Amino acid sequence: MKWRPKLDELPLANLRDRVYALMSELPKDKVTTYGDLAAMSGSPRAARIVGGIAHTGPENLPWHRLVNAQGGLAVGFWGGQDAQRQLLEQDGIECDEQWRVKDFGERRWRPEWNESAIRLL
DNA sequence: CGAGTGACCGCAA
DNA sequence: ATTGCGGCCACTC
Repeated sequence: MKWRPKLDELPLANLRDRVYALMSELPKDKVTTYGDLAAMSGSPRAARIVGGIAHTGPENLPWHRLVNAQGGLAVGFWGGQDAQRQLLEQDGIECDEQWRVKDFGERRWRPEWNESAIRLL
């Protein structure tokens, strides 16, 4: 079994609403990954969906603090990585020359680090 | 209602 | 270590 089945015991609401709620709870000095958001939302393999949802979602959410599993900035949107890097710097988050968030391990936001996020689930 | 899409992740070579 | 490719899941058209 390569891909584990989804946890259908979880009270799954609209993944979209969960992602938005989680993003609104995301501290501005932290970043998170698509995969983590998907896992927090109860669908560990829905990382791509999170991206699509964020793309079509409201613009007041901090999309720039979403990065891939390697801590790297996504490519090909908002006018490019430069724009995202500047947005991150506005929040006090720096990136290296490989377009990866510095101290990604420290800045990475996890559900068990934030009780309000767990309450959302 | 059905098919296509996506800002990705993980494993295999 | 790097590259390539298959696959998941909800949303949009």
